[in-house]
Amino acid sequence: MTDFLQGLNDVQRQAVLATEGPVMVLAGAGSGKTRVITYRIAHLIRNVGVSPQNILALTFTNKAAGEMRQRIDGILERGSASSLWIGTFHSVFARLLRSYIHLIGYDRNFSIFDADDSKSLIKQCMKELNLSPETLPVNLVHSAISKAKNSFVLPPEFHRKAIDDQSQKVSLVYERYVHKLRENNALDFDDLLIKPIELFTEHPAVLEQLQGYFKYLLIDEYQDTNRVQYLVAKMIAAQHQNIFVVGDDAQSIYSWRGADITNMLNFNDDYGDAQVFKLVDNYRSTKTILDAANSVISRNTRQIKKELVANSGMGEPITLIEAFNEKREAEKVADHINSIRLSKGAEYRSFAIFYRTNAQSRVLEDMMRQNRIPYKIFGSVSFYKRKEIKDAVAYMRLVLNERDSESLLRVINFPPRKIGDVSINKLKEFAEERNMSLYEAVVHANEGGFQSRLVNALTGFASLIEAMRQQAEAGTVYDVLSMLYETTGLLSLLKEENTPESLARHENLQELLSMTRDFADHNHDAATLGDFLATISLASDYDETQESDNYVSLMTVHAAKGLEFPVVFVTGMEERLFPLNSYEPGELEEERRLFYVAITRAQTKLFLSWAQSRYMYGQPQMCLRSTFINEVDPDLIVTEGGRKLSESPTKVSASAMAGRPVFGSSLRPQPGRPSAKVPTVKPAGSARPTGAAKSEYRPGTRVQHAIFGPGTVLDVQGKGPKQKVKINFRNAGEKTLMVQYANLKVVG
DNA sequence: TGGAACCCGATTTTT
DNA sequence: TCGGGTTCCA
Ligand SMILES: Nc1ncnc2c1ncn2[C@@H]1O[C@H](COP(=O)(O)OP(=O)(O)OP(=O)(O)O)[C@@H](O)[C@H]1O
Repeated sequence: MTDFLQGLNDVQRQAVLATEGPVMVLAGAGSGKTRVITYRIAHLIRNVGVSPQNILALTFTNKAAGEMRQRIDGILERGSASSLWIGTFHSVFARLLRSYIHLIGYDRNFSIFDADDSKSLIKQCMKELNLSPETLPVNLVHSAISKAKNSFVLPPEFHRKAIDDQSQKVSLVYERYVHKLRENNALDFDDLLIKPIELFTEHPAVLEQLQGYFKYLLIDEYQDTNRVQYLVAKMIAAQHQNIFVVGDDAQSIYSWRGADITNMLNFNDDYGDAQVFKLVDNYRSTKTILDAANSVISRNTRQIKKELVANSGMGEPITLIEAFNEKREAEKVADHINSIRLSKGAEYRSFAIFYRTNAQSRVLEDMMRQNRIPYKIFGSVSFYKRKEIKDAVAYMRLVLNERDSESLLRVINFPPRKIGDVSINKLKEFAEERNMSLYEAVVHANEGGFQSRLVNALTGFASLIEAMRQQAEAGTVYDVLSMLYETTGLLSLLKEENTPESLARHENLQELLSMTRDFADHNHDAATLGDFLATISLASDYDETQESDNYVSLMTVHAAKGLEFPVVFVTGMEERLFPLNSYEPGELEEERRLFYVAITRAQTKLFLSWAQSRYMYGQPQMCLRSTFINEVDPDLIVTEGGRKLSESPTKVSASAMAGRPVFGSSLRPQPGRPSAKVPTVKPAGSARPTGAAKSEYRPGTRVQHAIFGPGTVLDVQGKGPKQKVKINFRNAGEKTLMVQYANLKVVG
């Protein structure tokens, strides 16, 4: 047996060596599950003699896939992992579908619609069905449809099960949406998983072929697979049963996306005589961190009890940071980073800052910049979601897939070609009449009886697309994009505008261009336009890591899953933020699992921080410390002063506060239930007061604010629910607040 | 047609 | 507070 297996403990090694038949590794955080998968693949190749292309490994993110490939390369010779199939469910099946999708009536150059594209298509469907987004929010429809798809509930079944009025409406949209996707020759994210099932069902020969090809199937983070993923995996493994899954039910944090722990719980029933291995040694964190994690997760009722034992000593205590507001919180985080760097010589890359919602990143980001701490935000506004990038990509999508009307509509008047709504509607009518796609209608514009001005604009557009198409056939992706930039003058337009925003866009477009270069360099055999588009459709900001760069990582807790950092800050530990407003006990348990994930990312030092007040929707809100902090053994926590929490004067916990009046604060404005202290707000509308408002505020009025303290009104703007007051606070300076939310108390 | 002025709702979390 | 969407006007 080869020596790399030395890097495993006994149970891990057994799991690696059990190469045949169904195997599940069920174990807590940091117990080396991912290592087992990695080594098992290396073992299959090196010792069992399996050819890399016969192994399919599915991960949760592209980043995890990249890292796994790298590590396997590290164990074996360089390049031996290159023909392995490693990727997310989505990227692997997108690639496979390109070879087979013609069998189920799509063109191989199908477009992949991201969430924004899907929503815009849904909006269109709703418009056609006369459903107003006010009564039925697009986001809700989108998530309902996506949830259905992820549970493999297709429109007919959805329709049958739709009882209440709302789901019946959703059902109508769903049906039309699916239809339109097909018209666009497009798949949305969920289709990338559903279409393989359709394909396998309708063409069993294809399934058989793939079953013979993917002789070994391995799945990481199995606890977060959804029903469709489960079904696809089952189909592929049906013959040989060589399915190997690893996961931790305590880290299931994607149930809102259809992830279903029962996939894990039923593994034994689904695959007869499956072997199950449990790893108990944690190699990542200090005992302190692990004890904290264990005490938190033990509060969940729905869980498989698992042992998890530290392999190192207690280490440093957990530090609780309490701050006046979120700015101060961020400042303190920055201070701690600098002081640890100086005292311990830690690199920036050793630090990670986590938060529950993306909105929290802004303040942290500002503070990092102010303190000249290099940082990188993962997620937030993805590069690929930027308008200019989406526009450029839409052009390329249309070039590849002329039925992609979604993309056509996006760029037909960008840059402006004087083709406005009116013209577009005419074009749509014409297309409908002739039963053509929008692009075909554009090509045949001269037969549409349009004004010659419009015909010219449309033909000009068509010839650009046609020229790009020829370029795509003859040249590289780089050539196609260059042609777009040159013909439309996109870059020079932005340069001329010469605002900071336009220059940033200019830079982004340049960046996209250099990405096409890199892409050609890295994928010699598969560098067509289609390959490029498929890759970037499924890529996200979360994927990039450059080991060489040295920066502090900022990300949501969700994005942190699977990662580890020596020093971790979990910020925003406040009631209603983390845990985020949860109404059902099940949701609270998922929040708790999320907290468990956050804690267990830390190797040597953990900070938990919270702020007494925080701006939300531009208004300061009082915050209470998260109950989650009370779920950690107070002996493990010290305050910034170094005092043990268990010995500190008892903090009033959020639960003890519940029901008790807190001065001047409802945590957030409660719609339709104004707190008694809020100055009564007159309903907007016909009875709007005119003339000098009978406001309780006048310049000079002395007021008290829950957070900013005492102050004097300087100015009153507007009236009614939108009334704002400018106040000079004794300690906090000048602020303009909305009366409705400010919870001001008039004093004196 | 396109820009500017306004209004309103949003914050979960991501492939 | 911010950004998307709508409305209104040149
Ligand atoms: N047998 C071992 N000996 C030494 N270190 C190990 C061993 N197994 C794993 N590790 C180390 O422990 C850390 C956690 O391993 P890994 O990421 O594989 O755990 P995991 O179970 O996938 O964690 P999580 O579920 O939290 O993502 C890694 O730094 C890894 O290198």
